[in-house]
Amino acid sequence: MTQPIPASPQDSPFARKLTAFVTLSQNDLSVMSDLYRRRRKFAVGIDIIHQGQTDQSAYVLASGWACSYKILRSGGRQIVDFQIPGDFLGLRSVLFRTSDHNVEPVTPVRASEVTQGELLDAFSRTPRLAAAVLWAASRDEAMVVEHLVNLGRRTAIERMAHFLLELNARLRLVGMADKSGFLCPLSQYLLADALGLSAVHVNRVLRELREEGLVTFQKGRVTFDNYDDLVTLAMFDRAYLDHDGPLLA
Amino acid sequence: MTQPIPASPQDSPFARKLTAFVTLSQNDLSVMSDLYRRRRKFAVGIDIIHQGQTDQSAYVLASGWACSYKILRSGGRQIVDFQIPGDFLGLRSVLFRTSDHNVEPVTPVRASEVTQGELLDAFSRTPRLAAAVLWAASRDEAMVVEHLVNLGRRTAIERMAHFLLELNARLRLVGMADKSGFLCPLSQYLLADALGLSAVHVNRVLRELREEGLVTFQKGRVTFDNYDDLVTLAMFDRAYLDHDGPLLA
DNA sequence: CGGTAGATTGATGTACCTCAAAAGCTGTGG
DNA sequence: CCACAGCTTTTGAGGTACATCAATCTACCG
Repeated sequence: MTQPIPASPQDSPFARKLTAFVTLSQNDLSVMSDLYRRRRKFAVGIDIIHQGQTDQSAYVLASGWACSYKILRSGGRQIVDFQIPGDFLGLRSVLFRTSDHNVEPVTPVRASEVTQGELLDAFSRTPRLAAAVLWAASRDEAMVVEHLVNLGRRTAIERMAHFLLELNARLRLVGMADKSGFLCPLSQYLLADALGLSAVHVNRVLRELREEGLVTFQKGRVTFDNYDDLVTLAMFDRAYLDHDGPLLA
Repeated sequence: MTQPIPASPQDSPFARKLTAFVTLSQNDLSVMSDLYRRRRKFAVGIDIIHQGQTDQSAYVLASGWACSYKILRSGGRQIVDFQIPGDFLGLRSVLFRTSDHNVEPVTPVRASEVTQGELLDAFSRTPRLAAAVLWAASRDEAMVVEHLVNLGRRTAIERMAHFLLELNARLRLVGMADKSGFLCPLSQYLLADALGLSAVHVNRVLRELREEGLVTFQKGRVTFDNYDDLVTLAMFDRAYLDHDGPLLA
């Protein structure tokens, strides 16, 4: 089902995602592979990026899952987004001085560190790569907006359905899912913090989706039992994920 | 209380906002004033930008208020953000081909049209201006993230308090508010669509805030009766609005 | 084998919604 | 100047989707 992470940068999740929307030359790809040199590992429980810290590096996620979140003074937390292989971590933190959110691993993570200098250098060498990264950043923002709509105007069941469908669409881009489902390391506590629900209610919602024959999330695997009806329930419209490449390319 | 919109671009809300965080030279300011040439008016009820449309212009809001939103298939809508004088409308729509959201005026709007070409041209002439606009875009994104946290993890009262405080901070940057309050043209229906509540509940929340002696929103004016306690209630931390200017400057 | 983290289920409480209706304001035409 | 329509605000009554608290159960791990 899920593919192993390839050793060659030409077929990394990052490359796979970008080339799905912007054609990249051999030269673009080789510049990109330079960004893959300083590989670091992060264990679960150790923040990769944290709020208020200045002059951070950014990272490209090579393997594992992470999440970005904010802590409330009341103690609760809200997960803003999950990151999967091929995603940037902390792109905003490197363009600007201080980070306004935290990023932590959900599973053990391997990620390539990219400093601000390296990023700008790569951009000047291949404008197409810059355009592709800009496209990726805009897509991230579109996902945050859709997440906001999710929290503001959908019921718990619709939220969960929408979330699982979006995740599936994203994972397919990097070859880690197909129409039947995907492996998913997220606990019900993480789902709760992302969807603005309690963990108890997440459990009940998953049970209902299962009993309705729509989708099954058990033992770390999401299986779509009735994809079309799930799309209808979630009012899932993937236009926001598919927008065309940047004009600048 | 609220200042009249100045005629000179050097003291426009746009300039005022950007110069609060990035020092701009006389040359930067004059390039910027070129962006102010094609002034257009929009009446309430007529979309400025709409979802799915391609090759849009962007605008800089000169006077009036607008809001960006998404419509759900179920009929409801979620307001993502309000725009006040000095804000960009549809910056993402011009960097990329199609818009994934709508923008409509809340009051009659005057806005300056900026095409993609003009924007890129201005950027190449003054990198500092590009940096300043990038800073503004990043601040917008930070506001969307905070809005998401608001919807996911705060109660209705906290949400409303946080929203009014954020709006006050933004309006102060362009001289349209002070610590005592501001003029606010938003109906309770608009507040409801922004905060993920029903209009009825918005009304009750506003009454409670008034009766607690925290803030009064009546007859188009927001008055802070006890600013400090309101900040405490909302857990308002304005760090996400104040982050430092871009490193690129 | 005990300890810990996650999943599951039940009982109860509450924050918010929906429906309904009245009252204030604003503009429009007669 | 009044009558009326249309929006917005306000208030009440009743329903529901969610949270909270608490307990049990499982899986995993040293």
